[in-house]
Amino acid sequence: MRILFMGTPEFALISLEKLIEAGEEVVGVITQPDRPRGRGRRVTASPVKAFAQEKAIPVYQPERLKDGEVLEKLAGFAPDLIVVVAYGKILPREVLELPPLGCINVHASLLPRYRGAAPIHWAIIRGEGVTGVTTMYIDEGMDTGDIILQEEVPILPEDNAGTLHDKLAHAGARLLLDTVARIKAGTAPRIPQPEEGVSYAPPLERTDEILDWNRPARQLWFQVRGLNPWPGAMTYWQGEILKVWEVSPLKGDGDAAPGEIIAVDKQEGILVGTGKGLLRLEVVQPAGKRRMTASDFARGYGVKEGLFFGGGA
RNA sequence: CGCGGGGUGGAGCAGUCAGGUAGCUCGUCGGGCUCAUAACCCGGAGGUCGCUGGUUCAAAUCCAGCCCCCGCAA
Repeated sequence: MRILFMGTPEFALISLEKLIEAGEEVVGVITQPDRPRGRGRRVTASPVKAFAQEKAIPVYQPERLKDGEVLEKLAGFAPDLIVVVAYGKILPREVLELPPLGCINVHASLLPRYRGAAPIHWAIIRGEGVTGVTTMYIDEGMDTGDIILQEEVPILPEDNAGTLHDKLAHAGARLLLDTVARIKAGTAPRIPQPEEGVSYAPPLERTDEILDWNRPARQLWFQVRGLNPWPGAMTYWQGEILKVWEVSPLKGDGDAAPGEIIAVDKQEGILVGTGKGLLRLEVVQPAGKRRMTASDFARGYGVKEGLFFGGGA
């Protein structure tokens, strides 16, 4: 069965690797064009592209899909099935209709929950105890296609966006193999998504990263974990950005003002008041500096009881 | 050439603008206080001030080049 793979970041790479390992016939890889990225703006190839080139699989990086020439090129791969994993573009109808067996997608949530670009981050930020991966037939909506298979993955208290990303990437790859096998065998389920329980996971914005000290400590904890290791939660300290990497929520006496520093412990970290309970900062990072323990930060930056975090730049 | 911050005893920082005894908060070692202590008091050890070269009587500090780390942005 000729498979055309479309994907871009690390999450997609895991699935591609598994397909190759399983001996599936991946006839081509479509990925986002190389773009200047990172510090220094060097033009960088996506993880998927790098791997495909290593395996001598033809790579194609169209700027837009809805283009006659591009469609011809895609048709030239003569795919029986298109597999899309975190590709980063919406597939137009013309592409969806191309492969006889359809286009399938691996999505990092239990659809119909967390449709959209950042399901891993949002599942943690919202404090979910369980999430998962879904394979589905792609339709023209955003993550609205018929479900093929799903697998749950618990979100543990020690999980963050990084660890969960890795778990879901591997779970997704396994589910994809299973899905491909069933499609090949003609036994793949096709279950329309329920209309109830729909929620969305929009792309993260700058404002999603800022800690609002009026919120309960527990939710700030969710937020910090959901944004670690990327893009990172932040607050402000004396007008400068302070990234917040690791925190713990604590039950607290109620008379602490949101953002107020209640105590600085040279072992444990910095205790900060919130809308409900206390948040203990454990690992932080001032702009331009390496990550450090909150205690080290307090030592060098004059953090004292009674002063405040937040307030903006 | 995308914008910007930084490399100072083991850790986090100040000192650099106006060159001239390297400081602070901790840690560490020894001693003391205490029923006891991660608390407190006293004392000590520990630094090629990222690297190279230049200017100068004198460079952490001024100049040039290089290496490394990081924030924004992607």
